[in-house]
Amino acid sequence: MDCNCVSDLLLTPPVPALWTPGEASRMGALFCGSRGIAFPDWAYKPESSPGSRQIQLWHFILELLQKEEYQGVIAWQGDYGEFVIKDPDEVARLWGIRKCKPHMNYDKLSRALRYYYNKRILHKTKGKRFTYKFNFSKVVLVNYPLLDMASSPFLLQNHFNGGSAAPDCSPVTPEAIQSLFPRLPESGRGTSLFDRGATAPGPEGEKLRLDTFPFLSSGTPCYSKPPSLLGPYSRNPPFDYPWGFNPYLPGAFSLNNCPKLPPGSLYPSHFYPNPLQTSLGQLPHPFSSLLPPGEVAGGGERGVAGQTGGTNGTAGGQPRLCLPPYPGALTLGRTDIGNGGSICERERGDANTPG
DNA sequence: AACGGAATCG
DNA sequence: CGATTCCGTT
Repeated sequence: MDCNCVSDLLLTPPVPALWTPGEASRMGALFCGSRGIAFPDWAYKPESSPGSRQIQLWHFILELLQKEEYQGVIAWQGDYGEFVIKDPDEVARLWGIRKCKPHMNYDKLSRALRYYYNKRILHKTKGKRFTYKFNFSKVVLVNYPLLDMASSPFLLQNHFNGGSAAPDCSPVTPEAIQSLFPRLPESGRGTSLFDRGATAPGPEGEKLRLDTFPFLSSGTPCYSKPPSLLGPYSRNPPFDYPWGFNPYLPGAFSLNNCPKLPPGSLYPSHFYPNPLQTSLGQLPHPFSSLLPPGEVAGGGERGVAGQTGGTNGTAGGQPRLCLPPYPGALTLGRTDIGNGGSICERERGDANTPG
């Protein structure tokens, strides 16, 4: 096998993506549309799933973003989901290493990133060099289908299935969204989540403030909107979000300093430290078996106090995985994003391989 | 730098 | 399908 990184071997088992109506209801999920479940088509693809051993670029980017040591190379900056490639050559190099493409460079990398525009996974922040933005409504769905389906009132009542074949799905309501994000400004400092009919009242009567919710900005068929390209407030202190929590902020979920529960945040407390893990553990049948041994249910708030040893386990035996809100991060603990000793098959027409 | 077409690959 | 490669254009 080429380019075996530790990370590729530690991936979580893929979560079943298709449910029968019976299964769906047992999971507390809404059986939506003819296909059965509320994810975009590409989310079904094994290559896109967290369990896939073939890492995808957007996943790799998240991986880099999640690690502190790469903050000089690539980092979250600006609006929610927005990141800046500070060292394009280095990011390209790392990507090249991972994919065993010695000739990778930013020019090619950026071409690959552009591929995601159509998929609505990424879009370009115009006017800012090397700055892109994730559409988290896509990313989160791919990585936390269970969380989304079984636990989120917002996603329970709604769907991302393209809108065409789901007459039984209700549209995204402001209330549903607000209920998911308790710390979002209600209408306090003049900022409400919604412009009530003020600007351009759509058929729904109110318009989501996409600048506040950039990760809902595209790919949400119930709210068909083009990606919002310019966020009105470019914030100077990075990570200063209305709800005061960046899920990807190292320290919130970082592997290196385990669990610090954000005061109130994206997910209900019983989802910490790892929403997927916990939700899996609570589930009866096949799903709980997806967890590694010893990680099943019970504590609920495990990881908060339940440290095995040391600060994080880097010292002791098993490194304690504190997971950022996507299971792919399981791969992160001590892996080698840019490891020197990658086992790339000699690539055709390869360049740098010595010997 | 950023974009998109086109051919190609695994 | 998800890139990679090459390239011409803005």
